[in-house]
Amino acid sequence: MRITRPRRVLLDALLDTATPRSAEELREGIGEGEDLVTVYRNLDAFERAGLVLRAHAENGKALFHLSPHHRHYHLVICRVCHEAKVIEDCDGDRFERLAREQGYSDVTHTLELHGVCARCGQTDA
Amino acid sequence: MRITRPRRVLLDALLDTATPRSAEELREGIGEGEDLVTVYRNLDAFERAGLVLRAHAENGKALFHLSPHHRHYHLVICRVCHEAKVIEDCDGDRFERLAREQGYSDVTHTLELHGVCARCGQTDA
DNA sequence: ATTATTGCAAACCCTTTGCAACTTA
DNA sequence: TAAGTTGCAAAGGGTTTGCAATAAT
Repeated sequence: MRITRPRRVLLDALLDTATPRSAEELREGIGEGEDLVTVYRNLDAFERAGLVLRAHAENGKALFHLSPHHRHYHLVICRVCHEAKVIEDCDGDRFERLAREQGYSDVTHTLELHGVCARCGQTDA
Repeated sequence: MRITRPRRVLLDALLDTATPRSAEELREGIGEGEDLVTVYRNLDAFERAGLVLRAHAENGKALFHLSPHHRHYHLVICRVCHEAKVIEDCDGDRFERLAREQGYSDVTHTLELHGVCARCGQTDA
């Protein structure tokens, strides 16, 4: 995988934010000059390389963030603004075991918590 | 909420399948004559009424299924065919509590397990 | 009769693809 | 120089919206 400027700045954007971001948000973080298509393609490449994980907000948009050490992660996603935060602390692979017992292979899990974040709770609810 | 034929057959389709389905799949289960737009609108209506829950496959498509008694549920979604199954058995609301501690309100959780189902594992991997 | 709901067409948005120009190694 | 990458334009696929016709209350 070649190291190019678009990839460097995308990686910077991913490192800059602690929370999962949409492709659009990442491009904005980079500077408006960047091509969204390239962002998508490089996010794909990063995902294939195991560098980046992808999740989905309730509105269907994809959210990207750097892969943690493990293969699973947990998100809290706000119903209103669709901002996502990573939650640490997982009780293990009980569910993955369950899925394997049902015949699934190569199992990972994503726990997504949905709620209204503090900021949106004030203005909206 | 009025009881109409499109709603009755949609509800039948939802009752017919134990596993979450896309809008398209639900329409197929109903019979080709049905309008996909109406299916979407009624799934929205059902969701607002608390009758239906929506999840997302890794490909971004929305999956719909009748709401279980509780407000949370767990899915195993196949990476290859994107079929989803509901997994019973939840260890409680530990994560929801965590999210609340971080300032989120109205919190629910969705645990999505991703893997390759038995059927796809044979042909694909 | 009134109001929600339908169905069709067209718009929308996010994401992907094609291809020639361009960099990186 | 050869291969991967970019950027633009355009297509794609799922979902939503507008509006007149229709069916439920």
